[in-house]
Amino acid sequence: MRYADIIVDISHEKLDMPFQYRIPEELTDKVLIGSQVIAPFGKGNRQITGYVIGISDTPKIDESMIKDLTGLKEGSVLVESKLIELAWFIREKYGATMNQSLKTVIPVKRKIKGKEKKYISLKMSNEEAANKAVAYDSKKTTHLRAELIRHLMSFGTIEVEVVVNMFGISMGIIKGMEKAGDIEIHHEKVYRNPVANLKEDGNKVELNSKQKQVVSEIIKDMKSGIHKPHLIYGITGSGKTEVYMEVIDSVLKSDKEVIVLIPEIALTYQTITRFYKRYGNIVSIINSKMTDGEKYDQFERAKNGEVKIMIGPRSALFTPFRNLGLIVIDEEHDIAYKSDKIPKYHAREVAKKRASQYGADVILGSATPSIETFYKAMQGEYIIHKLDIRAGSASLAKVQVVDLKEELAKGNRSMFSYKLQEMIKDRLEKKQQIMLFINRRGYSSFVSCRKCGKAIRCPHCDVTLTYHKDKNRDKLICHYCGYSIDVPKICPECGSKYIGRFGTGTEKVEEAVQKMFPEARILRMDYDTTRQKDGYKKILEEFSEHKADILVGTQMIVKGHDFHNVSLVGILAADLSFFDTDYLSDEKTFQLLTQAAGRAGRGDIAGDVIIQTYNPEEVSIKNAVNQDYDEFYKQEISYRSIMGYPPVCSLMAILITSKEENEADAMTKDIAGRIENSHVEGLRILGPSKASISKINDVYRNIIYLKHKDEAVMIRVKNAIEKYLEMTDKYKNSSIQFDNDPISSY
DNA sequence: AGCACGCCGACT
DNA sequence: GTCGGCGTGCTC
Repeated sequence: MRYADIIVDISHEKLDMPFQYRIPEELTDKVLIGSQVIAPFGKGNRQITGYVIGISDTPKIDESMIKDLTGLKEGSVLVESKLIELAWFIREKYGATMNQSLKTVIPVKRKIKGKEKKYISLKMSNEEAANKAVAYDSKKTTHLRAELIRHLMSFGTIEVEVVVNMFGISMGIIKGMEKAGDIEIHHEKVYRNPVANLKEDGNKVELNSKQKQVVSEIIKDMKSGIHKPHLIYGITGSGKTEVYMEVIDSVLKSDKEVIVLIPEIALTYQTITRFYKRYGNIVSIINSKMTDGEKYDQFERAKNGEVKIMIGPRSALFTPFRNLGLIVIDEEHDIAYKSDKIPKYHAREVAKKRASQYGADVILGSATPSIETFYKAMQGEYIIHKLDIRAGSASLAKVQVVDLKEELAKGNRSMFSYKLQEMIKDRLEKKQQIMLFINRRGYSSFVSCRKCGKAIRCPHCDVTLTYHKDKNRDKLICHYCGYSIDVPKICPECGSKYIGRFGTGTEKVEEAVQKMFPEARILRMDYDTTRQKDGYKKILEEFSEHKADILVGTQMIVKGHDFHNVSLVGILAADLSFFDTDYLSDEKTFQLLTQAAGRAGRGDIAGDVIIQTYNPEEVSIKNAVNQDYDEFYKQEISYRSIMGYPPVCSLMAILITSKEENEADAMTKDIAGRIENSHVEGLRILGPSKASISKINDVYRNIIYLKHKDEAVMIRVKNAIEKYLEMTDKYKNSSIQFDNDPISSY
């Protein structure tokens, strides 16, 4: 006998688990993972729909409790089942429960139905209502009904949630009164078109010969049914977007839909404007700032065929199109494509899977492709297209490097080299704009004691607290758990009063610039100034309207935004460990410097970039200065081959967390031992060890890394661990998560 | 979410 | 005793 595990299509946390049903004989080969089925549920055996997420031969509960499936659900099966299959793929590859995976893939499942707002209003005149309230009050058991009527009389319409949670009137009463005809419940359902205020002008740009060539190569492959992913390796300003659009035209002509992924909100508005101007209403966007309702609206429009091009971040991948023809991933090297929540999937890999479900194509675009992508292109797994002619008027910025060691020898102890000072002065005089860029990690400021040398740390996390000025109060905040205290006057360790602030934050840079150039108008963009809802957008807008001369910021100012009046970009210290010391740190540094350099000279003015560093010979820095991607790739890939890092080797992180330190340690040891004893050929185990941040929010963190040439082998190891943990109940207070191809160290 | 079950006051 | 409102707990 075969059984199906189904997730019921009812939005309630309590029901967010698989239920097992018997598959009737006649349906055995029709019910598959991903099928939508109808099943009798609950005491009344009401027929509900469910998604099959697993099939097995053994009953998990008492056989007599298990009911038979009623049948398969007809209609809209296609779209949904593909998404469920995709959830399975993600679960398998990246390690997560099917539920976690389903939730990422079908936001609809929980979010909209749960979040869709319901309102109650009276279904009678106020006069009648008043009478009814009195009538209900006169009976001793119906005072709650009277209460609700009075609430409705004073407020008109009230959200159901408010009624239940604030007034303490249970759902049963509401349902009862609805049946009695006292009230009515209505659902909000208004589609919002997020781009409605843009105008379409249908304008097309004439492509240069190189662009035309790439377009025709891609279209030729698509038509001939070769569905290998394409990589457009195009220098900054070579017009990748026009190439995408030309290919998109051809896909739309064959009546298929398109998903365009972009890495960050910063890019959204500019990109969407270009797309909207060309395609009008069939374009839609989603972004991470949208509410679930808004996202759901857009997915619905896509399902109805109203939208043909969906632009957005990772989650746009799950747009429920019927006939997907193309997925474009712009700036494919961006690490934002890797999810930071479980399941920790990578959009590029999921996009390939999603495309294969439809026989659709994938186009990756970047000026500086990820090492992984370029490696795959070199291996022939992707088809590479070079775009090496600049389109339009943009000119390449001139990049210069300043060795801070020499600067120090010259007696300059400020954070700006003489060269940079000189150029800032020059640009201010010319009324051109400047961006100064520092990294958060190397510069975040902390408070420590001069006597005992101890830095003030978070009591809940294994990190130092970061200094912030909040409404003229000096505060220390933990960036991991939000813990915050006023800066103490004496050292909590030794009682010394010689306690002070060290390191330099964006604020410090801002102060220093202001001191040096008192007349300059300065904007600062960092964790603090972008915390409020629209802070980010506001700052960028102000800067682009030239309401400030200098923008000081962290990583976040580098992404995407083009300011036409910016002619100088200064990177204050390129090597202050931009990132954790993981195998990707060189790649990330190179990407960051290259992108930062790309911010200069986007308009008609030729731009300059100054990179200040202590290590001008560092591979990532040297090649970024020379803007030599190919050389960087060559050196980086040989390093990774020798060290056995991705993409040459597959890497998986296993993070074990627990409030109980002992249990975490025991579990880690147990798991590592089991992997060791399984003697998998070619598998290497690094660790176990404490994570580099060994505690966050009072939860202890241990880490094991696995390496193997073959990803499939590693997934098998992962599955074996998952199976073991399912059977044992030793580690009730701990949890495990897998991260396949992690992008940062733990 | 939606259904049944059981508790409890009120009415016959 | 029984009717009906109301809260609670369970659903393969």
